[in-house]
Amino acid sequence: MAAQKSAQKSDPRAPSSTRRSEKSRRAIYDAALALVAEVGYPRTTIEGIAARAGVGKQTIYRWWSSKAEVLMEAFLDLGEQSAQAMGHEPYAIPDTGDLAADLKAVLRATVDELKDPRFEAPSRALAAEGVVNEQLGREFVTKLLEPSLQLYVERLRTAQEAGDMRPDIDPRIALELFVSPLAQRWLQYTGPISYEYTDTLVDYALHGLTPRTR
Amino acid sequence: MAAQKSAQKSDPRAPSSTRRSEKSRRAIYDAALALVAEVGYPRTTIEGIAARAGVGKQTIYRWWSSKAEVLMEAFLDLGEQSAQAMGHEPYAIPDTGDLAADLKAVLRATVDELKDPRFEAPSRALAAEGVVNEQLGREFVTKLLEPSLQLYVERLRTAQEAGDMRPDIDPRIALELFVSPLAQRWLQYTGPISYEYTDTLVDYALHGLTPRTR
Amino acid sequence: MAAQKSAQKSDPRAPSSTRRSEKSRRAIYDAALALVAEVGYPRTTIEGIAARAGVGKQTIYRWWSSKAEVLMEAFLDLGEQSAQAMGHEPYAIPDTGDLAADLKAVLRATVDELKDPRFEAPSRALAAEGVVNEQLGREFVTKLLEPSLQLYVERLRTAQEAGDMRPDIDPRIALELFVSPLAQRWLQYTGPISYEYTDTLVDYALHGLTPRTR
Amino acid sequence: MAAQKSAQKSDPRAPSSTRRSEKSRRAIYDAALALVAEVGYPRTTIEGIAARAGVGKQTIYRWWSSKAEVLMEAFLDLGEQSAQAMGHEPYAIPDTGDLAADLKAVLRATVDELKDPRFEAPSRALAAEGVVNEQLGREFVTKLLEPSLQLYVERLRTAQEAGDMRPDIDPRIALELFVSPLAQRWLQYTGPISYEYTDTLVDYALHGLTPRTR
DNA sequence: CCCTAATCGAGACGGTACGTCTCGTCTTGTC
DNA sequence: GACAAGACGAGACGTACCGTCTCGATTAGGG
Repeated sequence: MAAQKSAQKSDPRAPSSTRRSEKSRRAIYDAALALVAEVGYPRTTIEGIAARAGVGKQTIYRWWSSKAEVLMEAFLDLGEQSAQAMGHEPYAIPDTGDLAADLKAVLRATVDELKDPRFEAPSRALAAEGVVNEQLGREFVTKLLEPSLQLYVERLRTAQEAGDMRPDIDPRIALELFVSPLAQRWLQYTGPISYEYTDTLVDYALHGLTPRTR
Repeated sequence: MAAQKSAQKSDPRAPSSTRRSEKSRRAIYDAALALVAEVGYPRTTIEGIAARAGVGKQTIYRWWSSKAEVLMEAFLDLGEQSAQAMGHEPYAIPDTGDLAADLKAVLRATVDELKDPRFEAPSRALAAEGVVNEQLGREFVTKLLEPSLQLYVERLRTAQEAGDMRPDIDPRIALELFVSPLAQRWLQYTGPISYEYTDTLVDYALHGLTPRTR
Repeated sequence: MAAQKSAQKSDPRAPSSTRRSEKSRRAIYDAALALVAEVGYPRTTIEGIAARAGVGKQTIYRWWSSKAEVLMEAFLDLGEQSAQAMGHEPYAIPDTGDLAADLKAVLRATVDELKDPRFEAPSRALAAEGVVNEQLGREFVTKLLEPSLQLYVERLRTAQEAGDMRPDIDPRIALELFVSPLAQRWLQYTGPISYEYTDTLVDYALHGLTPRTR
Repeated sequence: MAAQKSAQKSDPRAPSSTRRSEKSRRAIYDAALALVAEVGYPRTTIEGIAARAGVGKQTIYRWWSSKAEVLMEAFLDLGEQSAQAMGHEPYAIPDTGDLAADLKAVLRATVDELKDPRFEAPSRALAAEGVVNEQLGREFVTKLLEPSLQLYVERLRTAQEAGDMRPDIDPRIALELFVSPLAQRWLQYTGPISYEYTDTLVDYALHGLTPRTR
C-alpha cells in the first residue's frame, strides 16, 4: 500500500491511481485467492484471474507486474480485512508474566492458523515463490513475516527485563529456536505439527538441551 | 512409501528399463542441472533440457513425469556422484567428545554448502517446488533431508549416553533448534547466514534462554 | 450449403472478425501457397506456414480448422486476385458461332493453365485432399470447379439454340465428354496432355464414335 | 509383384526374400486394409498397422518404403484374391455384337464396384496419394487402371472391325469419353453416379452431340 | 455540466512451451 | 538373419498462456 503510493509518485509512467476502479481491484483479489485455493498456484493463470474477475487482462497488467505480485497484495489485503473484522491487532503476544506459557499459547494459535485452509494455499504459494525469487521473498518477509516476529522480540525483551531470560541473549535470534522449527515442518513437511510439538519446542529452547548442573 | 518400493520393482505400464539408454540419462541430468543453474528453475523447460541434452522430448516424458522429478533425480545423482568422488560418507558428524564444537563445525560446513552456487540453484528450486507440491516435498525430505538429519540424531544420542545432553530430550526435535533456524534464513531470506550466527544457535540451544539458577 | 451461408453470417463460436488482422491473413495465404509450391503439400505444415508468415500458430487455428482449409482459401483468394488483375471475368468461353473452335480454344487455355506451376501444386494438393475428404471435396467443387463448368453449360445451351447441338442433350453431362478426360489425364497421369489431344476430344465428342450412316 | 522380383535382383541391399515371413506379409495387408477402411488413410499409421498386425515396425520398413506402398500392394493383393475367388478374369467386356449394350453393361458393373465399400476406402486413398505423388500415381495407373482400360481398347477395336465404330477413331482416347466422366464424378464428387448416367454417357459418346444431318 | 483523456472489458496478436503422436532408425534378445 | 518389441532423436500436432496491442464503451475531473 505504502509501496504503491510511493510508486505512484516516483514512477512517471505508472498510471494515475485516481481513476482506478476499486471494484475491479477487489474482484481481482477475490478471483486470485479463490483460484489459488481451488486449483493451486501453478495452475492459477493471469488469464484465469481476469476471466473469473470479469476483467480485461490489461487491467491486471496495468497495476501488477506478475502473478506473484497480485497474489501477494491479495493476501496482504486479506490479512487487513480479517484484522479489521476482529478488534484490530491481529494477535499480539500475551504477557501474563509466565514466559513459557505465553509462548506456548501463541505457538498453539500459529499451529491453528497454519492449518486453516483459507490461509494455507496462498501463503504456501507465496512462500514457495519467495524461495526461488529473492526479491519477492524479501518482500514477503518484510511485509508479512517480520512484523509478526517483532512481536516475539518485544515479548522476549520484556522477559529479559523481568529476569526471565538471560540478558546476553539476542531476542531476534532466540525466537528462531521455536519459530523456525515450526516453520520448517510446515514448509517442508519434515514432521507433524501439533500443540505437543510446539510446547516441547518452547521447553527445549528455554531450558536448553544440556543438563543443568545443580 | 510402499507404493514407491513396488514401483521400483515393476510398474506394469512403465517402460522396461533394460533397454534404457544410460548416455541419455546422464545427458539429461547434466542439462537439467546446468539449465537450472543458468536460467533458473521456472525458465528451465523440458524442451530446453531435451535440446541441450541432444535428446528427444519423448525420452524425458518416457522416464519422468515432470520437470521437478527430473531435477530431483538429477540432484540426487549429483549428490551420489560427489559422495563417490570423495571417500564416500557424504559428511558425517565428527565426535570429538565436545558436543558444542562438533555441532558448530558441522553447521559451519552447512553454511558453506548453502552458499555453494553449484548446489544452491537446484536445491532452492526443489525446495520451492516441494513447498507447494506435497508429494514432491515429502520425497525431497525422505531422500535428501532426513538422511542428513539422522546424522544429528545419532550424534545427539551419543551425547546423551556421554551425559552431555539431558536423557529426556528427543534428539529428533532437539536438532531442529539449530538446524531449522539456519534452514529458514536460507529458504526465506529472514536473515543473514554466517558462522557467528550458527555458533550462536548452538550455544543458545544447548544452554537455553533462561538463566541457570544457582 | 445452408450451414455454410449461416456460418458466413454469424457462427456464435467463431471469433468476431471485426478485429481480424488483414495483414496476417494475406501473409498466411502467401506462405501457404509458397510452401505448397516449394516443398509439396504433405511437407507443408501449419507450423511452417505460421513461421513463414511471421504469425503465431494460434492465429491460424483461430480462423481455419485444417491445413486443407487454409490452402483452399488461399487458392480461392489467388484466383480472385488474378481475376482482378486482368479485366475481371476469369476466362469466359468465346462465342464465335463455331462451337468446335470455341471449345478447342478454351480447352487449349485449360491445358496451359494445368501446366502453369503457379497453379499446379496447390490445385493438385486440394484435389487430392478432396478425393479423400468428402466435405472438402464438395467445397472444392462448389467453389472452384462448378463455376467454371457452368460456363460450358451456357455455351452449350447457346449452341442448342443455334441448332449446333441436339436439343435433347443435357449440357451438364455433355461437357464432361471433353472436360473429364482432360481432368483425369491431369489428375491421375493416365496419359499425356496436349492441344492435339483436347482438339481430338472435342471432335470425338461432337460427332460421336459411330459412323454417320447416309 | 513383378516389380518386387526385379527389385530383389537389382537392389543389392534389399533383404533376401527367402526368409521372409509369409504370415507377417498377410497380416500387414489385412491390417492396412482394415485400418484404411476404419479410420481413413491419413489416420492410418505405420505404427498402427504394425501393432494391429502383431508385427514389429521394422518388418514393415524392411519390405516397403512408405505407407502408400504398403497399401498399394495390399490392394493389388486384394484384387488378385478376389479374382481367384471368382472364376479368374476379373470382369472382361462382353461382346454381344451390340457395342452400346456391352459398354453400358460394363459401366453399370463399374458403378456397382465404385460403390462397394470394400474397395472404396483403399482405392480412394491410393488415387488421392497418386494425385500428389507422381511416382505412385503412375504405378497406380500401370498396375491397376491401364489393364482395365485395355479391355475397352480391345472391345472398341473389335467394334471398328465390325464397322460399328469409325475406323479413324483412336480407341484409347475414345474410351475416355465414357470412362473419364464416371471417374471424375467418383473422384471429385462433381455429380451423382447412376446407371442412368452411365447409359447416357455411352449414348452421347457413340452418337455425338451435334445433330446428324438427315 | 459537458469534454476529454484515462481506464475499462474484450479479445486478437506473435510467441513459447506444453504433453502427445508418429516418423524412420537402431538395439536387444528369440526363434 | 528375419522377427517382435520397443527405445531412441526428431519434429509436428493442437492447446494453453504469456505479455502486448488495439478496439469501442464507460467514466470520472478539470475547464
